[in-house]
Amino acid sequence: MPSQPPPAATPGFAPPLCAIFRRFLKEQGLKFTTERAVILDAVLNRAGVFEADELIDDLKQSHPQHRVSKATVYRTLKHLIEAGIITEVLLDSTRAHYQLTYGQPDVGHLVQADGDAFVVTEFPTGELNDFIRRVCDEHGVSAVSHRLVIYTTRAEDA
Amino acid sequence: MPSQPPPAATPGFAPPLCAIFRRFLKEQGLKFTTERAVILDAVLNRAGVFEADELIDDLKQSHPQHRVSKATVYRTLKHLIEAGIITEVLLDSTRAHYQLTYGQPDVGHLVQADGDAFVVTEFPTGELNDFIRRVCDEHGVSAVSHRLVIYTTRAEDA
DNA sequence: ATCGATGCAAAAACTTTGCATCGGT
DNA sequence: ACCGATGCAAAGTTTTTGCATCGAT
Repeated sequence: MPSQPPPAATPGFAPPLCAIFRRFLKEQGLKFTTERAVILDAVLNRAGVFEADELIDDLKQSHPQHRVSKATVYRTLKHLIEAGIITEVLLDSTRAHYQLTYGQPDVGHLVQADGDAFVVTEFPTGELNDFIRRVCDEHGVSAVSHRLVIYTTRAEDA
Repeated sequence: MPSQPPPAATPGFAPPLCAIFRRFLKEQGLKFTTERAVILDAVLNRAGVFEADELIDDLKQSHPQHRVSKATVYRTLKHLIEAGIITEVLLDSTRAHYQLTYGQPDVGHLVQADGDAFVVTEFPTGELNDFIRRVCDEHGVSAVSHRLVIYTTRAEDA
């Protein structure tokens, strides 16, 4: 649940997320540490959906000089969500998945189970905005975010 | 991930789910035990989304004569999902939620966080079927199921 | 009588937390 | 110098599993 709504998309151009994160942290009286910089960097180098464990592995590889603990990764992921930079994506109930969403267009996820892993494909959900707005209006609420996940099989298996 | 697609909706009339579950179990070479009957009964008496723990509590109240272990509840929930009777609903990453979906029209979930609990309201998503079919066609897959969750705040808080 | 199902308690997987120390500001 | 952040390991949650026994077919 992000505290600030993510701003409009800026396609084809990476916004200065590091500066955005710094500003967020300052506003909250929190510090911009080396660990947080390194974690944000790893997040930005991830395409699509990722898990905490994958990020931790990435950090071991990309920043071997600076070991970051698991606890710090989890703590920082929470701040990144609060800052509106990443979003939790719920694909299954056994672990959390995350995705960079700041400045990105809304996407849904097509999921194909592949043993215990997933093949996840994104698709745009901009067309759904009217529908979502209508549903929220009918219930007297405003949408903060939404998630559409479609579980699939290859067409021939159905 | 249900192994059989749920059949068409039968509004206003409860289908003989017990018989359906028995048939499913027999087909799989599994047994219809007292515990499974009691658990299905508790599921049918639950409106909307529920958690495993809530079901376990319900069982203590409604069937005090027949204690059912936590392990059996989890094992049976899996079978009910396989049978296409209930579906996992993913609202947050800390625990699984379930819902009776056999013979029910497709619904999405409007979620309002309320501390560590959720207020969940359902809404019909029949209108989305064309969109979903189109997305799947473009990717050469068929939809097995889908979930739309809208996270909200009261309109005035936005 | 067979073979799956149950209960219990232990294990597993993921995430959070307490505490002493480190390091931004 | 202050006060938040980190790392570690321990604790917490939810869900799963091993094993001896029970019970449906």
